[in-house]
Amino acid sequence: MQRKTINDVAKAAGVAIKTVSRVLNNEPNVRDETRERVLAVVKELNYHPSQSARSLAGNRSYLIALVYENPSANYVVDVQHGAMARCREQRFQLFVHQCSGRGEELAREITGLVDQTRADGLVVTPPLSESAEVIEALDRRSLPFVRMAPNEIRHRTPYADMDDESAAREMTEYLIGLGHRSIGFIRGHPEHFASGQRLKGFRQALHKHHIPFDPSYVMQGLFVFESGLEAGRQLLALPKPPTAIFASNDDMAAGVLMAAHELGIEIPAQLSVAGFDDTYIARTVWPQLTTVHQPSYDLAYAATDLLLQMLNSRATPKPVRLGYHLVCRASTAAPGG
Amino acid sequence: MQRKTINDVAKAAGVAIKTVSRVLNNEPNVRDETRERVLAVVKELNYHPSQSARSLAGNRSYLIALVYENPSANYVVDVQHGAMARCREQRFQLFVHQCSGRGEELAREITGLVDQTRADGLVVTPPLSESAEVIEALDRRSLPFVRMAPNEIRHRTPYADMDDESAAREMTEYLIGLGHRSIGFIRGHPEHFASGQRLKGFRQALHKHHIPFDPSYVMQGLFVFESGLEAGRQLLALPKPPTAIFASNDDMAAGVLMAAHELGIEIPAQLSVAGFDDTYIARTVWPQLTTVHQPSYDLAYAATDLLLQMLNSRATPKPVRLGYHLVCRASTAAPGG
DNA sequence: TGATCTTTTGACAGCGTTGTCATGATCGTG
DNA sequence: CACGATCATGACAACGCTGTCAAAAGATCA
Repeated sequence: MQRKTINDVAKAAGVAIKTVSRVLNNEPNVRDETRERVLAVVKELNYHPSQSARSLAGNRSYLIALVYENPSANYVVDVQHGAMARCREQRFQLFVHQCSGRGEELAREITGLVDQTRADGLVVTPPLSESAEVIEALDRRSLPFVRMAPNEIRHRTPYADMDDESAAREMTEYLIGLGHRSIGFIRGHPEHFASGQRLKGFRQALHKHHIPFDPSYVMQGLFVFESGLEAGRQLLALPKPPTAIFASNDDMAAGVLMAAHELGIEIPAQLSVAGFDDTYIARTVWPQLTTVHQPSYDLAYAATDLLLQMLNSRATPKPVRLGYHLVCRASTAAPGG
Repeated sequence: MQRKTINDVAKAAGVAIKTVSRVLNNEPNVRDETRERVLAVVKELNYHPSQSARSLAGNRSYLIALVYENPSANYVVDVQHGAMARCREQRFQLFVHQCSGRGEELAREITGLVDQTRADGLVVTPPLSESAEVIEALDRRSLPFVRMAPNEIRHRTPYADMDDESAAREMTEYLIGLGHRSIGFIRGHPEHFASGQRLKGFRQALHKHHIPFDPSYVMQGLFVFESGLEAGRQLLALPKPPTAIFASNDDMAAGVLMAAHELGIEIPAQLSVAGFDDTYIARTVWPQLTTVHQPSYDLAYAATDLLLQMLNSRATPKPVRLGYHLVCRASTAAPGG
């Protein structure tokens, strides 16, 4: 059984191949009756257009690349699925690529990827979305791209993000509301813009409630488990350790949990721990983490949607900001419980 | 700057486009001198062949689809990266797809995917690799595919796997070696062939050491965290609970850990817990899990390699079996410690 | 040296779409 | 009712490669 082509469909429907092409691409100027007839034949023959021929003739690949570097598998998979879902709806394909380089090398890695795949556009996740080199390289090629998450680089391209600052503020206020006054904070990777935002929100909440900001309660982490473990150990080794620790993401919060367990510190009775992201890990550690739910899937879906809009209309759509919410689980309680 | 085509290269090198094509595809019958000249021009012009044109003319897509259903993000990402690595080496592209259907519907989902993407072949992961419907559908289309992990379906296609049975036996013997005599076991998803293999290994070890097999110590799980939590609760609620629990994967073992924590049972002093897979979760729970290291990345790499061999030579390569090893961490100890 | 075989190279026709442009059908208007 | 404007459709040439087959260049042998 030979694979069906547009010719088979055209013949069966009694129209020219161009008309079939019009119907398939939702182009105007096709009579409803004709459109339906063609669609019926397409279905009957189980016809699927050849991606290669489409790309070759149309001079576009119908391919979008999702680039990431993020080590958190749970986050990555959520993002992948969100982007894929949107692509599938538009008959685009998603190509995922984990980057490894840095700086100039990273920029070359990404342009090389685009050269090879001929991707029509990119969805760029943090921290790649914050690399000046990457943005510049993409710009030079005038490659359409969207960024996920906020960014300090001003750029005309749209992005999809959430309000990390206010989310961190809310979480901190929640801890304060429980009665905590000495709260430790673990910063995220310094190259992630979100790290600064989250710290900012944390400080705002302290300020609002007239709690002095103590720099010795702030540790530098790298968004990975081990860094949270290390930071947790240090915070808990302080002469007067905090009664609560807010880590900038769940992986690091899990590290803090482990540090506490090592020391026989009971959670949440003796120490409250909060995370950020609400990934899978938040539910698999003990006790389950209080955290901020970040809508990774939806952010990726929205970002991909923005990119597709750009590709289809050459216009620049408005950025999208999505909501978050606190998820209160078992790792937080009033101090000295 | 217009994109370079094969014509530009041919002109610059003073040869016919067909010769350039030969060089790029490593075809024989090109003089070394000519080959090098072409290669030099390719590099100089930074020429990358158009995937679409290649596919269209050559009637193959240079695209491999990786299909999975597995909910464990950590496993999935490892597998993705392994498959990608091999693809990249061969200038193939990897397209990842998470399946959602079941039975006949699943088979239709996959064939539809192939219809749309024109993938040259598939890497099929469990439990999809064990679905008779899927295998049959793929066969009917005579689509090249490889399976990851063992399988009870006899089929001429190759696969890459590890010896789950003997790994489970080793882990059980390790627990027995620590002094455990009443060991609970949590089965994996009934549709995964590996579940049966792991149970088999467990029973073999008991038998070898003359420990009677007690069915009430075996719980049915589904390879997900929640099922491990539930099974753990049940095992620990037994009148005479086991002193060790061997869960068929890490996610379920993490669930057991949580069940124990809920009950205030100390690990490993009062209960030993072992997992299987050695995914990220094994290192983020407390205490860190003793588990079997499954080489997911390498298995995916090997499976993809097998597929590429099939695609390039139309021959059927031999299956590949990779090694595993026990990773002893903090969740296991002698009983009644 | 010429005949024959092998290696190297090239000309050209597709592959299955979309873009361009021409043509015929239909519509609205004075 | 005639006439231009708009809509619907089709013919045909790309798009950038690979496959096929023929021609040219070398190699081998009597």
